Amino acid sequence: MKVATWNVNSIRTREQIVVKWLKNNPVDVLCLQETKVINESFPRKAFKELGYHLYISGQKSYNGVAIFSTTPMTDVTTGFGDGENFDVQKRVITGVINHTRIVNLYVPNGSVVKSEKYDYKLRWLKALRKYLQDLLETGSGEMCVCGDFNIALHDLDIYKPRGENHIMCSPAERQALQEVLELGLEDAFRKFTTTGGHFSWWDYRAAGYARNRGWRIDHHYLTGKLYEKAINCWIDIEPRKVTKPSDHAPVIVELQM
DNA sequence: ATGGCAGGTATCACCTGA
Repeated sequence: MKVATWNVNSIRTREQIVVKWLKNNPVDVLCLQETKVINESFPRKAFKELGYHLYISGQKSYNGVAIFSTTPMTDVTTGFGDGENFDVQKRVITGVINHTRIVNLYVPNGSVVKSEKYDYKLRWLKALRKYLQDLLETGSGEMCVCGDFNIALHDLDIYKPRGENHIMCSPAERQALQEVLELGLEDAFRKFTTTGGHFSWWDYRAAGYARNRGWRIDHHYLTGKLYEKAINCWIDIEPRKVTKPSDHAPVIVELQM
């Protein structure tokens, strides 16, 4: 089973790029972030014609997540179901396929360290930990938590190390994500690749991609038995090279089920 | 140290992203 994650930065703008990619790279599950469209306006047709079942949680202008799967998913829910109003922003969707729970996340960006949005990001990550803990306690199978985490956990994941006041690599962000992973989740990509220079996002500005000034911030985190079943994990940079690309590239994990 | 590029909404400028 192949599970891909891709922040597409508007599914309406990127529809044809995603269709072409799926035709050339058939995956069993595709998790999308930043769809930026309400459910009623989501471009469903072409993806259904490719045989995918669509599960969508969108909002106007910002955020928005979706899961495409070749076979129907069960137990599909959206949001944390929390009390602090996190679910106004559509950043979480989950469902079960092949006895595996897929959790698709769009972690808040955080804007600037110590800003209001940064505090929101840290609170959101605490809520995520509770949400995943509950899912792990009530569920019976393995879990793949993937998406755009907006965090590079190690300096190796950045084209060059940045200061601790830089968003996406500040100590508090890394610590908050580390506490989530302590639930028993492992980075699928690092099972196969231990070197630096592998990125999933490049800034549109200042020719980020052309100069390979990238960050690895899109991840698959797997529970133990599923991690053992991972036989490959890679970033496909081809769709980052086309005209009007997303600023993120898709990341794919292959699981021997 | 700074700013740069892109998408969406509703302009004809502003917010957000990372």
